[in-house]
Amino acid sequence: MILPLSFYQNPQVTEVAKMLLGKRLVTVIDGHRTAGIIVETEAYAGITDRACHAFGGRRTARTEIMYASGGVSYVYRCYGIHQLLNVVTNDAGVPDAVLIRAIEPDEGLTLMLQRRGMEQLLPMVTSGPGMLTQALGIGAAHNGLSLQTSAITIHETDVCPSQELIVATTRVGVAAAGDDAYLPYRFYLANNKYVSKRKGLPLRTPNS
DNA sequence: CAAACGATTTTCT
DNA sequence: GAAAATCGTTTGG
Repeated sequence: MILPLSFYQNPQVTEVAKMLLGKRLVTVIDGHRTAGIIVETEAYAGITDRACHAFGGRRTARTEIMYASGGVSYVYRCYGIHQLLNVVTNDAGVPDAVLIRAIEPDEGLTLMLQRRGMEQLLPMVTSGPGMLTQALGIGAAHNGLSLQTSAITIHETDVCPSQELIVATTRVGVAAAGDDAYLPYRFYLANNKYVSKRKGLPLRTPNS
């Protein structure tokens, strides 16, 4: 069952980021279906979050889609090479989004390996935000699409990961965001092989 | 119009 | 572990 709009329109972007763990991300491209279970996400909290593209209310051609009502995709190119997939959340006018950082593949393995140029199944097939979009065939053409009716859809699953299994830590590659780089806005499933290896800044403890 | 810069991955040492 | 690859977006002149 496809997740309803109400799932995405939650005003708490960190809650959506956590709830996306364990959900099923599916793409159907040129009639070919590939899918995986989301195991790692990061929340980007709108205009008050220095690490967010829409920080300070910035509105450009690229970030415009972040201001849409929750439930659409935000795909952008990073480092000139990689496509990164985000899920836009919250109400129209509030530019919150969740970056999908890793999935555990569960359908269309052969095609995913082929797209990645790999011979055998290793976690490297989808254990990073740029890797999973390549494996799923997601590109610039998939920006701003509905996550309920387009080539990209996200589905409910039978299992809901227990809270104890969810690890919260700092986001990757956002050191320039000052204090906001220390926010525990990265979430992943403990002990999952497909979680990306990179690390953010050290997590600040209450007394540090 | 020119220049710097990434929410990364891969390759090489 | 370090550095290169690579280009659209953003920002400044």
